[in-house]
This record gives sequence, C-alpha cells and structure tokens, in this order.
Amino acid sequence: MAVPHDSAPAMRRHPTILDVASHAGVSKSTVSNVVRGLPGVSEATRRRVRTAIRELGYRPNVLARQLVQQRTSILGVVVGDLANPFFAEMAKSVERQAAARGYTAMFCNTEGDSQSELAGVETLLEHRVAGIVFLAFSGDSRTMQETLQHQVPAVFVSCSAGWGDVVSVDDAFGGRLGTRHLVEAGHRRVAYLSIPELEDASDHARWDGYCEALKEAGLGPQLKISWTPPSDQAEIDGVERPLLDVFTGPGRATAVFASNDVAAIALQEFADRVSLHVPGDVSIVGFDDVPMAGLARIALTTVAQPRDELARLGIATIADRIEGRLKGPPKRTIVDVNLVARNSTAPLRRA
Amino acid sequence: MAVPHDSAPAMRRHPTILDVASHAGVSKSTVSNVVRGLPGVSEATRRRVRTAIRELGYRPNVLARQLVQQRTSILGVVVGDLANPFFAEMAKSVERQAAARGYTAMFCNTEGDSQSELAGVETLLEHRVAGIVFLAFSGDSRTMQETLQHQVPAVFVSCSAGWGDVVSVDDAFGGRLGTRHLVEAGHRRVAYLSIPELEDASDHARWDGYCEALKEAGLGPQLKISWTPPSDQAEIDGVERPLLDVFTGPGRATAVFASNDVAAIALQEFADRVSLHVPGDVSIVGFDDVPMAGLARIALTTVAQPRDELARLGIATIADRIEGRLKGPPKRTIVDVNLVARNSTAPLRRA
DNA sequence: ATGAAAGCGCTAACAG
DNA sequence: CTGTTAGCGCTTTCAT
Repeated sequence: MAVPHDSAPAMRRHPTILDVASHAGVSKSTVSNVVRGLPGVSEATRRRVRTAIRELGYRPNVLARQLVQQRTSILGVVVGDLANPFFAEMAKSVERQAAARGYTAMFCNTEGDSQSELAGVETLLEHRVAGIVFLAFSGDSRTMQETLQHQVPAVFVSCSAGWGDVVSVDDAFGGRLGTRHLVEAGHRRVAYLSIPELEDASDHARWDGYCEALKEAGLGPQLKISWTPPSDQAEIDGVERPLLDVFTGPGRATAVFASNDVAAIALQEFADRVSLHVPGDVSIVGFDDVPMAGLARIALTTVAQPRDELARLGIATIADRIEGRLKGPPKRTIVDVNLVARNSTAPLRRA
Repeated sequence: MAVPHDSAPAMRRHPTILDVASHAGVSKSTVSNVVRGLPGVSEATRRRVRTAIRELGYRPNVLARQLVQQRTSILGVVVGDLANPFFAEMAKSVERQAAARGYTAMFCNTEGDSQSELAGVETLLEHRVAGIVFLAFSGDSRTMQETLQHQVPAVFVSCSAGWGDVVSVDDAFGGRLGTRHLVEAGHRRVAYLSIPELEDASDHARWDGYCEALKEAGLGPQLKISWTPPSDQAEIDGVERPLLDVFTGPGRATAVFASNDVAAIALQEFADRVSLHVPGDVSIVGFDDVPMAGLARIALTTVAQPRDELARLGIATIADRIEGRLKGPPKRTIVDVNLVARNSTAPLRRA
C-alpha cells in the first residue's frame, strides 16, 4: 500500500469555482451553469469545464450555494433515543427516504429530555434546515411552538403535537387493540406500563385507548405503572413501590399493556429474573413491533407500526410542504396498526 | 390551545444581523460581537442588543458564519447500519461526545454498500464537514483514500483503514479471545460466521484472530460461513450450501465464533428454529456485546467492545486533529476488549 | 453562448 | 468602545 510519508496530512484548500474557471479559461458563471447542468453551454466548453473540475478535484460548496439560495437541503430529524430499536429503524428509513428526495438528514438525539430537545432544535434552526422531522416529541409544546412557528415546516411522525403536520398511527386505537386482545383472552386486571423518559402525546393516546378498552369490557379500575428499567421499584398508580407488587397478592394484574416494545421486553426480562412466567403468570403486549420482538426467544405480542410507510409519508409530507406543493392548515395522515400475536400472551388460566 | 387560524404557515424571513443592528441602533459588528460574547462592549449596548435579538427572534445563520470562517462545526459520521444495535449505540455515543465539544453530527447510513458509502462521503464533503468519523468502512480503500486524502481529517472508530487515525479494539486479539474460549471448553471444530454485507477490515482481523487461536490449539482446518439471515443457505468455505449442514454429519462444528452479535443472535434464532440446542448442540460466541445480548433469554457469550470509550477517544482524536492540537502521521489508539461469558457457550459434551 | 456585477449573512481586520 | 470595509463561494439577473 505504501502510504506516502507526508507526516502532516497537509489539508489543502478546497478549489473554488474561480479556480475551475481560470483553469478552463472561462468565467465563473459558465462553470456554475455547467455544474448545475443548465442548457445553453456549448458542448465544447462544457467538456473543458468538466475536465478542469476533475483535474482540480473541485466540489461545489453547498454552504455558499445555500447561503445565496436562501434555503438548504438539510432536514433536521429529532429522535427520542437512537439506541431504542424502534427509533433506530425509523431513523434509518427516514434517512433513506430523505436521501431519495435529495435531502440530507441531520439527527438530533434528545434522550427524551425536553431541555436537549429544545437545544437540538435550536441548533437545527441555526443551520437553517429546510424542515424538521420529529420522531418523538416530548417537549414543552408551548415553547417549542414559539420557537418553531413560522420558522420552518415541521412534521411529526409517529408522534403528534396538534400544530404541524402529523403522520402517525391511531395510537388510541392501537392502545384499544392491544388491551382488547388481553381482555378477550380473559384477563380482568390489566395494567398499563410506560417508560417515563419516553412519554409523549403518543403515550397519552395509547393510555386513552387502554382506558377505553377497559371501559368497553366493563373492567376497571385502570392501573398505571411508570417504570425505569432495570429498577425493582416503579411508580404504581402514582406511588413508588416494588414492581413485583403488581403481580402478587389478591388484586394482582395478570396482564400488562406496555406503551412500547422496549418497555415490554424489559418487563419480560424482569419477569424472567423473578421467576414470573410469561405468559403463564402474566401476559404482555407491546407496541411498535421492533425486529427483536420477532425473535423466537422473545416472541412478543405487539401492536405493529408500519415503519417504512410512516417514514415515506412523513418525508413526502414535509417535502411537499417545503417545496410549496402543500399549503394550508396542518394535515393529519393516519395509517393502520395491526396486532401481531406471538407467545407473550395467553388466555388467563383460572385459579 | 386555540391555534390561530393562519391557514398558510406563512414562514417569515429570518431576521438578519442587520435587522438586529438597526433595531438596536448599533452597527452590525457590535451585534456580532455581542452574539459571539466578545469583550469590549459596554454593558448598556450589550443589553440593548440582547433585547433586540429576543424581540426579533434572531438566530445567527451558521451557514454564513461558516462560509466566512472557512470551517464548519459539522462532523460527518459514516454508519454501516443504523438498525444494527451496535451501530445505534455507537451513533448515540458519538453524537453525544460530538455535541459536548460543540460539533453537530451528520449521519450517513451506508448499508455496507461501498457505492452509497462513497456517495455519502461525497455529500459530507460538499457540506464541508470539519471531519469524518467512520464507524464502519467497507469501501474501496483506494477510491476513498483519493477522495478523502488531503481534504478533511478522518478517524476510524471500531474499524480501520491503514491511513487516517484509528481508535479501535484489537480485533485480532478479540477474535483469538472468543475462539480460545470455545477451544478451552473442549470444542475441536469451531466455525467462523460473518454477515457479508457488513464485512470490513475489522472482520478480517477477527478472522485472523480466529485462525491464530485454532493454530495455537493445534486445531484445523478453519471453517468459514458467510450467511445472510434469515436464509437457510449460506456460503460455507466458499460454496453455497444449507446452513444446517455445518452442524450435522461426522465433521460437524460444535461451536461458532461470530464476527458480531447480530450474526450470533441470528444464528441462535436459526438454531432455535431447527431445534438445535444452544449451547447443548452448538456453542456460540459473538462480538460487540450489544444490550440485547445481555437479556436473560438471549444470554450471548460475547467479546465486549467498550463503546463509550471508543466514541470518546474517537471524537477526542478527530477534534484534536481538526483543531490542530494533533499533527503528524496517523495515530492508532487501541482499547481493551474483554470476554463476557453467558449461557450461549458450554463445555463440549463428549459423544 | 458567455461574462460582469451584485449580493446572500456573516466575520475579521482596521479605523475612528 | 463602536463603525467601516472587504471578502467567504456561490447563484442570478443583466449585458454583451
């Protein structure tokens, strides 16, 4: 390989359009016209310019272009937690869809913290992103709306915010679907589980769906668990207690609807650790259908979100908004969820 | 909430530094000085400017700033596959570390395809990123070196490329460590498994380590499986055959060292499907130690990479390079791996 | 078909 | 302490 011994990497200055122009013996506008593929340049000069570009290794400076054009082709993407497989999959889809339409994605991990969410959006705005895609929106709607309103288009994918375009599943329906699956399996005491740091409007809607399903079946009361894995404690109906308590004693829950798969899988892990049998002692339903949920060893019953479709529609929506094809009040697009039954749920075995 | 009925989102033009200047009755340099927090501005004007900034909702245009400064604060990050939990975790760490040093991360998913890898780098270069962090490098070293050399600093984290700074584990050592664990458990026929689309220099080094461990133990020959899950077929020692063949018949393998956890877990899933018992019939060792590997139901024995440390050192290295603190020939930083023994491996039970 | 000139919003000397 | 000026690299009229 014989890497040359230029000890200092010696980054040389990027050639500019002027360098190319003088090298090809034309004016900079001509070079610009060639670069942008405009017509009205003779084949001869076009070739000369192309050669000069190649020889100098010229690469247009997107910054300068976008400064004069007053618009960028960067899309900001706000992600709750890249390490969460659902977001990772979504991020990947979104990046691909964006690239397909000529946009570059700039990600922003928020850890579900509305502080860094705001900071992230601030950074995106300073970079004059063409639009912002929220894959999670936990933040203070008030402040965010103020900083974002009238600045750039925003689309909320698999989350929502009342203002701005939305592409998501019907979370309440999903919540009802998952809970109903449990109720129909004979469970009378079904708990709702969420991970506090990832809570947002979607979670609330799922909770609503859970409540409705309970009401439909004449069951109650609701039972809400806020848990930060892998703690043994959780906030149960608002009070901090051992998580295990939920599944022991007379009024114990025999089923749990989790607001996302990561929570569901963490609960399954917890159950394994304390020798609660899934689904024998407790049935679990998740939400999202992350790839992991499909592993034979996990086999999580879950409410599946069509990730690719969400990403596709989300990017289509914001691209339409940016490029002026879509105007008017916020547009809401709802796509279907469906239940994927696997082995983490089973009919209640009567005592 | 009463969202006002401005049907057209009416994105209004961003106020510029000039707007602020006239609004505050000062010159634009004064505003600039205030924004950048330079000393030498009277407290009074400073306050006036601050107020004007707030009232107008002014936000500096990073593009313009970076155009004149001839350097950006964007770091390009080339990721093999964001949906792979190892990369997802790394991406997250890298983003955090970059942010901590004032850099913004711009990700680029390559799907292990050297074509889109090159295209991605091209885009990053057009955006005049300050440097590029490779979390995977599958590409054609030749071309990439040409396009990258002398342009921007590059650091290879958990991968490597001969030229450019490297922060990684000793992959060959890791391969030896994982394989040796299997050999010491009594296995005589140990296969090497990799996922072709993610192969790169690291994989090769791990393979070398695997070979060394075999040689150390006086074992052989090597057995190489290239598999694209969830197919039933795989390329075994170069020929396409049913994957199951590896584990049946007289010369069958009783253990597998996989070049990454995703491959290992996929193999475990395959084994479950065809009723091969893990670790009874086959022991499996992975590489990376992704979070999932620690789940009780997966319990994968694996060679753990210190992700946070890799990210930290990687960003530190490239930041030093960019900011001129580090000069001279490529620097290689090696961090330790360690074996995490879980339940996917067991001593060979003698027939 | 090609070139000249005027900025995009900002920073970085340098003057006052 | 504050203002003036000259670009950064590019697109975009408008002349030629």
